[in-house]
Amino acid sequence: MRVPKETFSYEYPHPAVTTDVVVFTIRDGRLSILLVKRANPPHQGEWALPGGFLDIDEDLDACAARELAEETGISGVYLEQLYTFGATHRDPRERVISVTYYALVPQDALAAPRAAGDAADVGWYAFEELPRLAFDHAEIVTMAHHRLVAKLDYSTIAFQFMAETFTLGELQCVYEALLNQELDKRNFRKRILSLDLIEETGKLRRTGKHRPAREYRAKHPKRVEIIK
Amino acid sequence: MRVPKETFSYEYPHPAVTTDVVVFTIRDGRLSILLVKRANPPHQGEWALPGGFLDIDEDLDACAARELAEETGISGVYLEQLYTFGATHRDPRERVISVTYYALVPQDALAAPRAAGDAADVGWYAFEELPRLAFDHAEIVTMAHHRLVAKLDYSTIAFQFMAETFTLGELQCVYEALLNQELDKRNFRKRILSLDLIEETGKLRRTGKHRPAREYRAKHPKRVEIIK
DNA sequence: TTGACAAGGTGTAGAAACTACACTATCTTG
DNA sequence: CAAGATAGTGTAGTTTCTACACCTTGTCAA
Repeated sequence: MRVPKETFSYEYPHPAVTTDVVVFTIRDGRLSILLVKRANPPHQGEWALPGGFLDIDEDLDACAARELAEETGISGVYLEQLYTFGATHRDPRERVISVTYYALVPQDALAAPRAAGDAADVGWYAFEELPRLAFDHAEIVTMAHHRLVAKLDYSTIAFQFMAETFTLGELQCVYEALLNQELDKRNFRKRILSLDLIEETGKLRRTGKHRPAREYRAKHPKRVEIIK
Repeated sequence: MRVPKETFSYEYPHPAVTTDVVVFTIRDGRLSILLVKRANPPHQGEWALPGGFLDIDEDLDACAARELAEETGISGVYLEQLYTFGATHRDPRERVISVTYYALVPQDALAAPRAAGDAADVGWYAFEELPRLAFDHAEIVTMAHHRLVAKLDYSTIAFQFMAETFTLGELQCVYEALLNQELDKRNFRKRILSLDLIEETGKLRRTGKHRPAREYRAKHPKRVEIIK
């Protein structure tokens, strides 16, 4: 089916605007990123960040959320604008400005993402083992990682990786995966509890052949607060 | 002189992209912002941030620097991307995505900015006494201020407000203007000197009817480092 | 049933960083 | 040469950070 192409004309040249999203999660104790395999040119068949063109009557945040849902099935997660990339030849088709975001998915959420839309395939990759990425997406991932690690220090962003309830051991594993270093258990627990951000559910979480752990929940699970 | 209008056509609608810049300085001990009076509609005659449309073959950073120079005559200053604003009706003309920046001008630089280009007038306004601003520029200013204050804490950004040489008293005034609170002189000097970021020039700075102050310079004046 | 294993849970002492605080020094001006 | 103004300096108390080891409570297999 071929219809005559409608066109949109402007007195001055306009760039295209896209959003791209760096989706982080913790899988098996390792920081991981969601990539999609591009179904169409350019860079067809290469791995890239989920993302796509802004609709003309759509807010930027909504575009990022929509593209993420369309290409991977993920929705309802923490999403924050990262940086805007606009080097003149970052896309071979036309001038493209990419407003980038990062998203945080709870640890081991049953995130079996499904490929759809512009994505031929979807997969989680450990941050340390990323494949070659299309466009300037490697640069975007690097910046997102810097931002995430920086925010660990002065905000409650780590809780966005946690399920509704969690144990202090799980929380410590998330910090360790993000910082890529081991932490002292006693000091970690002292610090977290002193922030007064989590409360016991009263239940115990039993996993594996060892003592069960106390279960906690965040007092304000959706809110990311600045601390200190 | 009127020539037939050339037009640029696309298969899908494209937004316009602009950059806008929040220019900070310290004037008379007060944090101040540079505003331009709009020469043309929309919001003609209202105060707004310097900025304008992205050229199609121009990097985002270059656009911000160019618009700043064209409208105010300021160049060679620290410039950092802030955030991208793209609410659907933030500009009445068409869909406009604004990639915003903030700039820091050295304290009392002979910045008698000159209006030109799209600006009918230019003026410094104390941050506490801003006039009503066009578009969503008040929101942009608020975010820039938050970012600036946050960065004071964990970076060497304050030195961007200093002239090539300065005294510890002047530096303390800058911190006090930004934080909007007085600081203890002895603790301030101890902290700054322990960072090992400045060195004495060996000269004395004599101003007013009192003991002259030692003159310092930043070891890396152009670099903004993350500390702690 | 009991012993091996695995993670959960807890306190303290020393070091480092932060805070509050007051007086003398050196220049200019009248 | 006295008055006024900012420059320049140290210490003690408090708080925060860091390093560090052992007992608890469950599962599982012999």
